[in-house]
Amino acid sequence: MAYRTSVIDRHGAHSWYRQLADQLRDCVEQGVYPPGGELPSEAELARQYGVGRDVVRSALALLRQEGLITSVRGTNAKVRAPVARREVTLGAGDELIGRMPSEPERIERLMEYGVPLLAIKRRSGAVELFPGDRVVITGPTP
Amino acid sequence: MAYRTSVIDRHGAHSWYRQLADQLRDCVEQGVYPPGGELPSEAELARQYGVGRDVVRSALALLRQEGLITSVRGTNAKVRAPVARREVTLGAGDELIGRMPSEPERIERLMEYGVPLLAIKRRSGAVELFPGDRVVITGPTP
DNA sequence: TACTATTTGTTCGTATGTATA
DNA sequence: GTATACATACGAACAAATAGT
Repeated sequence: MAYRTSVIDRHGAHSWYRQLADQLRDCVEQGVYPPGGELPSEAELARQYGVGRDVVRSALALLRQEGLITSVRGTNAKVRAPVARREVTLGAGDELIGRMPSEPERIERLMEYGVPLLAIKRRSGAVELFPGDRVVITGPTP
Repeated sequence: MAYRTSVIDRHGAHSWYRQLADQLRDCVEQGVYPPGGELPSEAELARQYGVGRDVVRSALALLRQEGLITSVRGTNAKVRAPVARREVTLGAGDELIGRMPSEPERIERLMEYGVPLLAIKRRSGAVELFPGDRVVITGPTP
């Protein structure tokens, strides 16, 4: 594979790691790295784009936050494949807000990075929490 | 103020920055750092807990992801104060999912770090996007 | 099984840029 | 103008998990 000379604007208004994240996001969206597929290693990306490992790691961290990729120590980062979703109905008077889980919450629920938590407060007062990528909230069926 | 000798378990199963994040999260939740209030500087936290600045920065990054704090260059990190919310009603047949915004989306909508995006697909097909911390989604009023 | 190479995770040090006080 | 503080970027080293031999 031909070396990418460098698509990073060294004196642009944006930081290198954000530019790199944009590039990689485009690659994912355009199928260069398909769902479930691997990205190159951090060292390889650093070589390809002519940046340090910190820049690569910061870019990958951003994409992890966005829920676009996952990383496991010892393995290349992977593009997250779509997950199975279940339906949850929001009834009359129920309320919902979205927020990021705290680390203890995330770990307890086996949630991946970059997945928001949807908190539904039922009219009864009961609170239910759902990973935002595993459910589709629906209004009552007509 | 008395120096905290060190509450970090140097040989524990968890990384230092995660332990520190847990400590700081507790401080916020228990009002040591109240909403709108400032945290100590990175350097001060590094001194207090006897760790390097990267450990402090990683911990703060985690809390930023959770939407618990905000940082502005040149100022200490602050505990995020509750924001004004508006109500949005989810009608019959409408669908909602939550995800993190990509960086372009986040910037375009002037969203802070750590705030999920709620995407509502109306039965008509129209799609509306809301910052998760600015809206309360409600079911139809009974 | 055991060993090795690869890869990501964590931590520290250092330096520069830039915004705020 | 100076000092403080956060953002970004480089390099280095080691730890820990994985994959392949």
